[in-house]
Amino acid sequence: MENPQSDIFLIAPGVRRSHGKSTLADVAAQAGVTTMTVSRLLREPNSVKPETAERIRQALTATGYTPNKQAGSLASGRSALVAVLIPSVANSIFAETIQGLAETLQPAGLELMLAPSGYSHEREENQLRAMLGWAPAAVVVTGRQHSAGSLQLLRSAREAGTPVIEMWDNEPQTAEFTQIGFNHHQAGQAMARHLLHCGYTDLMFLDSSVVQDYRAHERGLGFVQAAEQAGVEVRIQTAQLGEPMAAGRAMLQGLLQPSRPLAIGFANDHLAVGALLQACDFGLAVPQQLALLGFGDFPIAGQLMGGLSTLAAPRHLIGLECGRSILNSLNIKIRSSETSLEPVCLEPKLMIRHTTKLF
Amino acid sequence: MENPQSDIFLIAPGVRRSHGKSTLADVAAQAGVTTMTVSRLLREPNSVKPETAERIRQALTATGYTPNKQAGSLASGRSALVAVLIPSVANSIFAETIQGLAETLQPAGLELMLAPSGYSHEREENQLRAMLGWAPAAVVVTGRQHSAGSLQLLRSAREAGTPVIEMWDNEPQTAEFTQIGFNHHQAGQAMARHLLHCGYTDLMFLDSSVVQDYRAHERGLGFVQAAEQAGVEVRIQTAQLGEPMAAGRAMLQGLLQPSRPLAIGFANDHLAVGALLQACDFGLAVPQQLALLGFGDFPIAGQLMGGLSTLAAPRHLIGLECGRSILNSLNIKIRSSETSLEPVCLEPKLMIRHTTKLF
DNA sequence: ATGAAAGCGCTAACAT
DNA sequence: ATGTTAGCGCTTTCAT
Repeated sequence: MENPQSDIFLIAPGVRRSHGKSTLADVAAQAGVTTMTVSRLLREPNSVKPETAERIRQALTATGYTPNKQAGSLASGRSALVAVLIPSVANSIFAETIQGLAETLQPAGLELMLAPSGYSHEREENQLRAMLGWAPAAVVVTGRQHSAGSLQLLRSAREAGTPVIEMWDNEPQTAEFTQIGFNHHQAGQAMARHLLHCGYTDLMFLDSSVVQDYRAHERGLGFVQAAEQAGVEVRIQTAQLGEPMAAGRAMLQGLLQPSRPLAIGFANDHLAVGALLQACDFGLAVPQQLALLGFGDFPIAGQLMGGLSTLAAPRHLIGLECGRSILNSLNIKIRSSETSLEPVCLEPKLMIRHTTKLF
Repeated sequence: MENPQSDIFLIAPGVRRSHGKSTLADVAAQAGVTTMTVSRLLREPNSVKPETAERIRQALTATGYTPNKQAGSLASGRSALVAVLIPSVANSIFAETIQGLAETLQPAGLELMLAPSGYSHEREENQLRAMLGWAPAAVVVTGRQHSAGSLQLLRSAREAGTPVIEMWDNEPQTAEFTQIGFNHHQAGQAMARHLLHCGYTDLMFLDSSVVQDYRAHERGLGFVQAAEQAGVEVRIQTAQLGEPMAAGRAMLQGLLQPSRPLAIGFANDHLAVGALLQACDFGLAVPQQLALLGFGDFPIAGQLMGGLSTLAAPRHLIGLECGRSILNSLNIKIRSSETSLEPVCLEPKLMIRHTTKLF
């Protein structure tokens, strides 16, 4: 594109090699102004005289200038990065949340820095530490359970004025940060209550095999609690490791033929789909003999043989809300120095389809 | 949250507010060394005397030091960021690729910067421009079709020594950058050939509704071409907008009852699953009357009523390979036992299950 | 094995 | 509306 310059006398001791990219100084020189004027044009276009602006714009395109964000952030102490920590990208639940986040943040010029923690607290802490080194404009973590170290990092980030959001969970009593999500214990209760309301008297919950997925476990506990309170027989079982649909199938294969109608709640729709498919293969009467209630409302749930009943989690909405909350916090900080810590609660919705029915 | 500072005598002309975080200088002062020694310890621990190292380590934890990466990158001209551009995070295809990338890059200390382009060339260019401002250590884009501006950005990045990878595609003849993927035209051909080999003489391809998903379209073209070469009747149809499974169902609903067996290839497994479910509802004989061949090998494919035949795309492997290629370019050694740089086969594999059969 | 000096590219604060 | 100056926190280069 452009050769920097070759004036020998410019090379002095202590000089560093530049990577050949054009800088603000290059643009300024070419436009006959100082770097400050160019910098201003880039950030507050109205504060520059139209004629000067025009000259600078030409120089900008002529040099093919790309702002160096490291330098900008270092100087301003701000960055347009949002750090997002999720257990797994490959999980459809979180994928849509990220999509929602991206949709909200990108138009505002904020960039996404993503780190999967693999459901491990230790990795979360490491990732968090690394990301905080970039002085992000905001931090989003998944869930409310963190290692002591992570907690400390999050606290000091918040104290430094960085919005911190815990998403996919909600427990207002102990909330230390903004929470955008819902209560999983209550979600589990709601699942059990629906099955009870349908009239089933033998309940079961198939929990996720991911040991660290405490949100799934909490749903299971809520499920069991609600069933016990109703005086109904209930048990909980953990899915086998591996692909969830296969695990759902396997669970049903291992089940004894029940003498009376059985209703199963699942940690997620994939497990439920597996079980449903196996039930069909077995020729079990769904929902008369066997009721199935998933969690998540993945696309497949609405399509499968009459529809899988499920508790719909607002996976996309959570992302959107996180984004909105971040934009809000950042704006508020600029205008009034007031920070809102209002917890947002996004309740899951029961989708009653074919696999659970009043009868 | 926190009042900047109030020590009057610390305020000197030209002074900037520091965000209260401890810096290298703080650590150095506390350990009684200069910043350089601390900096060295952090990067090449062996070049520091053990006793000094110990003192510094204590100061490090005492101050709760977190390196400022902006400053580090600015000074060194390097960064540990990998910029990744994908059409959509919510698409299961790319989600697993990202997961693979993360798995490979994280242990090497590289961080992921993610931007969804929404299948738009314009957004891709904007995102690319923004990300390049962070001087990433490597750039990964999806596919080989880019706007002229993007192409220019990618070229200059590569010229500046930044590895550039195009993933999910492969066309060696015109390849300008490292490509990690497979040829979609050939994939489409392979799909048609399998159906022809099974004996079907009436073929159809259901293309993706996403206009900019040229990879899907290329598979469609390959499919049609292979069928025509075999002198077999073939047509191509575009799925309706919206949820893919619903679109797959809708397609089948709109189809006239065929007089002879029909074989359909799909742009992806979700479309195929929708069609398969609808076929069951219609009571069509699968695969005798209707053959279905998906693309992707999503988890559901293996579970659904005897299994959906599909062309398995190495979605996770592509991510892993991209990561490996980046580490390799950057001369980062992996501690993994296999040091083999042998070429890995990224060709999609035919999974013959129930929905296509020799008969 | 450690230090001193310079500067990466940009912006805040203070001129004018 | 534009310029001047200093400095963000770190690493390079060269010196000891």
